[in-house]
Order: sequence, then C-alpha cells, then structure tokens
Amino acid sequence: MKKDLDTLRHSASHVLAQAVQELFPKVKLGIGPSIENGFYYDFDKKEGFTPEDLKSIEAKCKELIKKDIKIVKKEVSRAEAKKILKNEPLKLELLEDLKGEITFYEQEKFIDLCAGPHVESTKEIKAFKILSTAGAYWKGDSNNEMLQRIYGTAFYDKKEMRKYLFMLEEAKKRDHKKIGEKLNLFSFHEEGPGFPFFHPNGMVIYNALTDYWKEVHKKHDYKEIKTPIILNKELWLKSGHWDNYKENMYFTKIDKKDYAVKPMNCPGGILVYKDRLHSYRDLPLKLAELGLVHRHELSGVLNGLFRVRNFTQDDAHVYCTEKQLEEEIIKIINLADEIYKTFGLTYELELSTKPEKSIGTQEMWNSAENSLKNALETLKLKYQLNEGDGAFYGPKIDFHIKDSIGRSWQCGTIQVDFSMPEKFDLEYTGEDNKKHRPVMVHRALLGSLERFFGILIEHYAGKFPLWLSPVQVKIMNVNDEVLDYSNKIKEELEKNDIRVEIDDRNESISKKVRDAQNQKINYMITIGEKEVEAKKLAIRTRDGKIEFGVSIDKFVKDLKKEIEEKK
RNA sequence: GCCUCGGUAGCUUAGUUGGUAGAGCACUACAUUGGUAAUGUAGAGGUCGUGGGUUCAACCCCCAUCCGAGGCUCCA
Repeated sequence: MKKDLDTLRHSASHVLAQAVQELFPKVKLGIGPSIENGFYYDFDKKEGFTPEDLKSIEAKCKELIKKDIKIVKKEVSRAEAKKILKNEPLKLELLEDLKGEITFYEQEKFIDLCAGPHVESTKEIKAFKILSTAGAYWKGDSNNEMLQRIYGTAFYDKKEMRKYLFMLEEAKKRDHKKIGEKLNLFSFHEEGPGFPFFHPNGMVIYNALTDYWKEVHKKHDYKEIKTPIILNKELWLKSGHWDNYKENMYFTKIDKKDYAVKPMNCPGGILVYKDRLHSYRDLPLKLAELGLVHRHELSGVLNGLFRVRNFTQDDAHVYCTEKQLEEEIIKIINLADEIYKTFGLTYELELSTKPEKSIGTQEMWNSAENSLKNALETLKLKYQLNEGDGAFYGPKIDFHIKDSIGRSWQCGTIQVDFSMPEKFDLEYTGEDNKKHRPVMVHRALLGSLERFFGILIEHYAGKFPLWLSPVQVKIMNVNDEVLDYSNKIKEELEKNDIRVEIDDRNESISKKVRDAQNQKINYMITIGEKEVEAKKLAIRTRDGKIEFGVSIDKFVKDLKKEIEEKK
C-alpha cells in the first residue's frame, strides 16, 4: 500500500521533535508540518542549533527510525490535554484555538498535540535527511518571538531522496547569481545594496528583451510613454501611496519641498492621461511604460535579481469603458500568452476577487469580476479562484510562471482599478456629450525586467537562445597564419549584425573550445588551413556537434533565421 | 528588520593549542604554431570585509559595523 508523502513527512517531523527533545530537554515545541518537498519543526530555543547539533540530531533521528517505534493516536479531553501540555506553552496556545475533538500522537515518551494522520511506525521512513535551519516567527508574525526552525525531508524510498537531492544540486548550478557572474552579466556592490549593475553582456540581453517587448507592444496597439522618477509629495498624497506605502518609499527634497522617488508608475501615467481631454473615440487608450521604480525592501529579503530595490516594470495602463473591459482583458491575456510562449514558459492563472476591505460599489465589483471571469472562460482557460484576495481597489488576474526548478513566480498581473480614476477625477466625453469615468486596468506581463532576466537565466541555465545571447559566435584560429582570414570572417559576420568575437590568443584549439563552451556561446567557428583553402567554415555548436565545409553565406542565412524565429 | 551561517588575490579556496599568508583558474611576459573541453616556463597580484579592543605579537580571541547565503515576513 502506497501512502502519501505528506503523512510520512509529518511523522518524520515528529521523529525530529522527539530527537530534539531527547537531546535538548529544555527546548519547547512550536509546530511541525509537512511542506512541499519535506517538513519542518519549530523549536523555542534561545541559541540556534549549530551544525554539530544538527549532525547529532540527524543521527538521533536515524536511531529512532530504526527502533521501529509505533506511533499511536490518543483522543483526550480538554482537561487531560492541558495536563499533558503543562510544560509546552506554545502548544497550550494552540489548544486554546482548537475546536472539536482533541487528539495526540504518542511515540515512546514523546507526545504531541496533532490532528494526524501518521504512519504506523517510524520504520516506514526509509530515507531521512536534515537540510537546514532558519529563524521563523511564531505564527508567522514578526511581532512574535522568533523560533528556531529545522528543515528536513523524508521519502519512502532512498532512490527517491537521492533524486531529490540531485535536483537541489542542479538547482544550485542554475543559480542566476552564479551564472550572472560567470557570464559577466551583472553585479552587486556594497555601495548600493539591492541595486543591480548591468555589465555589457547583461545589457545585450536586457536590450534584446526590451526591444522585443517594445516591438510586440507596438504590434498590439500600445503607445509608449516615459514619466519622471521623482514627483512631489502632493501627487503621492493624492494617490494614497504617501499614506499606505510610505515604509517602502525613498524621499528627497527639491527647493525645500518634499518629493518621493516613485515606487509605482501609475500616478505619473495618469498625469499624461489628464493632460488632454479624451473622447470615447480615443478609448481604449493603452499607455505603456518601461518604468524604473524604487522600493525600499528589507535587507534580509534581497535576493540577486529576484528581489532588488530598483527595477523596471513593464507597466501599461489601459483606459477603457466598462463595456470594453472584457475584450481588453482578453487582448491582454493573449498578449501575455504570446510573450511567455516566446520563452517556452508555461503558466497558471489565478483570479482574485473582492476583499473585505475595499472601495467602490458592489455593482462595480460584480461587473469587473464578471469581465475577468468571462474573459478567462471565453478563452477556455483553467484558473484558480482566490476569493477575497484581490486588491482593495479592484479584482485581478495573476500569471504564475514555472521556472526550470519548478518554482512558481508571479510575473504577470492584470488589475482592474476603480480607485485611481476616482481619486484623480479621470474623464472622457461620451457619445451623449456628457462626462464619464473610464475604467483603468493596470497590467505588467514580465513583472520586472530584472527579475524576469533572473528567471530566464535559470530557465535556460545560462544557455540563451541565439536572439538573446550576448556573444552569438566565437571565431577561433588554429594558428597565426590564418589570422587574416579569421578577421575577414569576423567582419563579414559583423556586417550582418551578428554578435561575434574572435579568440586569437596564443592557446590551443582545445583550450579555446573549452573557454567558449564555458561561456555557453552558441556557435564556435574553427579556422585552420583547410578552411582558408576551401573558403569554408568548420562550425561547432555548444552541444558538441561539428560540421565541416559550411559556406559563409549559408551560415549567415541560418543564423538570421534562428534569430528571427527566436528559438 | 529578525534568526542561523559565512566574508582570505578578479574567481574558487587551504591555513589550530595566536608567531604578520599558500594553491588552482584568470591576468602579463617568453617559448611553443597547434584541428574541437585545460601546451609549458616564469612573473605580477593580498593593509585576510571595515573600525575598535585584548596581547610582546591577531586571518585566528572579544566588541561593533558593513556585505552576502538560507529562512521568517513582504513582494514585481
């Protein structure tokens, strides 16, 4: 009988807790659930666990597993439960919130308040490993004390665990921070924590991304705008950011007056809309902006390009009538689909509806939610419904894309907004020659260019498709005799807008190939006497395929096709 | 911001009862002119994250601080 991993891992967390309490009797228990790829247990302990502690804990766990300890369920009264937990203050707190029947699971002297289920015996845990420690707030609230969390994983089968650990190793190899350094794409410096520096190679990719983005948006009838990074206090007061988002904003003074660095693009974009009178004939009006925003994120959350303090959002605001809303949503979803497909990324959709705290009438919400829902249904798309998870100003659709390691990232978002048009008194003149209020849709598809770049690095493991590659072709001369011809080939490729470099170092071909290979360059051209004589090329792909006697014209033609197709 | 761990050359790193640093890659020079993942030799490169303290003496011990990793929380 194959039981599910959640049950096994939950039991593994109990084994961990038993081991910790046997080794550290003073330690109090928090909670210990199973999670996606393993489990954790939170412990109330003043000092953290040292690496040595973890080793002895793991050894203890393995010992307990071998002992074949039966895990027994016990139903008890509330009074009994209190007695059992008299030395476990955190568990008592949990008991307070508990309704209905109270169950414990017992294994030897260890007993834990727990709803279950569990495996019958510790022996069923065939593979067990402690992975890491971390601090974690009690009940996830930063006002509470911090507990020591131990993460681990467990499997029914040793092979399965080996596979999982191998995957973790692979994930580490794809780490965009490491690849970014190796391929000389970007860097971070103490002089500006959380502010990325893009290097020439990184800029090639960044520019290829933005060029593509601009091209595809133009095709979909967006107009591009650019708004200032610094705007005055009054604007941010009006938009509500000054009151609601202050913690994350940077401020400055100009001529003794208060200004803020923009954390979002919308207020600036709205000023562009308001600068002219609009007719219903102008709608839908789609204003796009690759907008550089700054947000002060806590130092502990910064994480390479995934989480930075300044980034460029691929923002756009669609101003339209309520009637046009559904069709506009459909168009945005189609655009998102086109873009994600270009990168070979899959995605899942979530629809979030009216939260408890919200503005706007119920009618508006119903109409907006229906527009989003109808759009999804018209396109026959599967989605997850998150009731009450929308923004206070309107419902939204989120795109969660899957990266190479299976992690899910929220990239695209489509948000309907009733608030801003109201706050900024946006208008258009209708067919009836009366003023009407437009609906505003905020949308970003890549999310942030920086983070999307990071995701792409890991998605491709640094092996970028030709159209994104910083160096598309590396020319390698066998000896100095053929250097002139090699340079001619380089010029020829440059004439055709191919990003090409020549490796004319005094090194062996093997060495040059190895280096180019490590730089993950798409095509390597070796030039020796044979090539000079025949006026042909020897081409090696980064997958190790070699083709001799290729004409330059054919090579250029193939490259151009590959770039054009973005494969 | 909080918890745990870390920071030695551009990169990867060795360095224990405290006696002022060693390697590989990369870089430079010279030799070598070679055919698809590392040719050889030599050279240069370090105020051991930063600032204090203890000590005759600190990469090492103590304090503070900055930065990074993994989490918590947050989020594009």
